[in-house]
Amino acid sequence: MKKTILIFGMLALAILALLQLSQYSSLSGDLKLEFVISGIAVVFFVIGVIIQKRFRKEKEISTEVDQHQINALGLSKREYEVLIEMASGYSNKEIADRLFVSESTIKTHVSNVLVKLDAKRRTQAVQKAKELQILPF
Amino acid sequence: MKKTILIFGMLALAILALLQLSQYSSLSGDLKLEFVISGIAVVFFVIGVIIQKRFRKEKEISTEVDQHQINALGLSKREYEVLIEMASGYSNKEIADRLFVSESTIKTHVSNVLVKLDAKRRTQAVQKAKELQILPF
DNA sequence: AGTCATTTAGTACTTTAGTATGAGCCTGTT
DNA sequence: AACAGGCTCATACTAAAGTACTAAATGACT
Repeated sequence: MKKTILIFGMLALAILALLQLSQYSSLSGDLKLEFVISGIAVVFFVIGVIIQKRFRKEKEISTEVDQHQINALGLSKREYEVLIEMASGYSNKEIADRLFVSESTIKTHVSNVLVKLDAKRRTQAVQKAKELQILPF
Repeated sequence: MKKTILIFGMLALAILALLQLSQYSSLSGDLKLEFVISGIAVVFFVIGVIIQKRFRKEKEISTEVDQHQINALGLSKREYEVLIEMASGYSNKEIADRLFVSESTIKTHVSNVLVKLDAKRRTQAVQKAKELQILPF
């Protein structure tokens, strides 16, 4: 969240600069006043857009994979890999071929995943995994 | 998208009003200038936020369920209901109980769904359904 | 060196899932 | 009335999926 602090700092500077500018313009002719106001409007419009984007990104980050949660569940690297393949809709045999191991091995991994995710079926495991945000989209 | 047009119309009015206000303030004393500028800054900041939110919502709409696609696949109401239950991780028996029909019926629906989604397993059907955006999250 | 977790693999078994087919019942359409 | 589409249910079968063990090889950690 260091970026957020930096951006708010920049905003503070921008606001101060604008206030200075407004005082300078009041000293000079009134002809430039509309330009100054327009500039301020544009700048603050852009600031509004940027801040809203920032909020949006922070929300989207929470939709990404949560490595912390994977560890909390006690899922091993291999078990997690199998979980991803499960979520993609592959059968045990297909996963076995894709990961270059036997189907027996995949069955063992799947069983372990089901226990650790407290699921009775692979479909339920996938659903729970997505709720726990340990799987993308 | 009528709302978008309305909002842009409101914005145009707001901008005009501000320009009038700036001209009025230039006639009156310079003491109020900072307040006017601050007001303009706030207003345009809010406008920026609102417009960004609007863009954001339009993008999120595309993440919602696509009824059009469901019809294109030829999925019936009941088949779609079964697909949703599948995606939730329920077994055929559980779906049967939840929808108050027999397991045989669910098997028939599931088979039809698999054919229409061109999937070999229910997990693959769920995955494809999500890619086609006919299922939420 | 010994312990622990992980990964691999197997056998034997039970349970779901999925296919194929036929059939009865409604409902809206022609 | 006849027909098509959708929903229901059943039987009989094959194919996956999942359970419950056992067990060996590996690597990390103490």
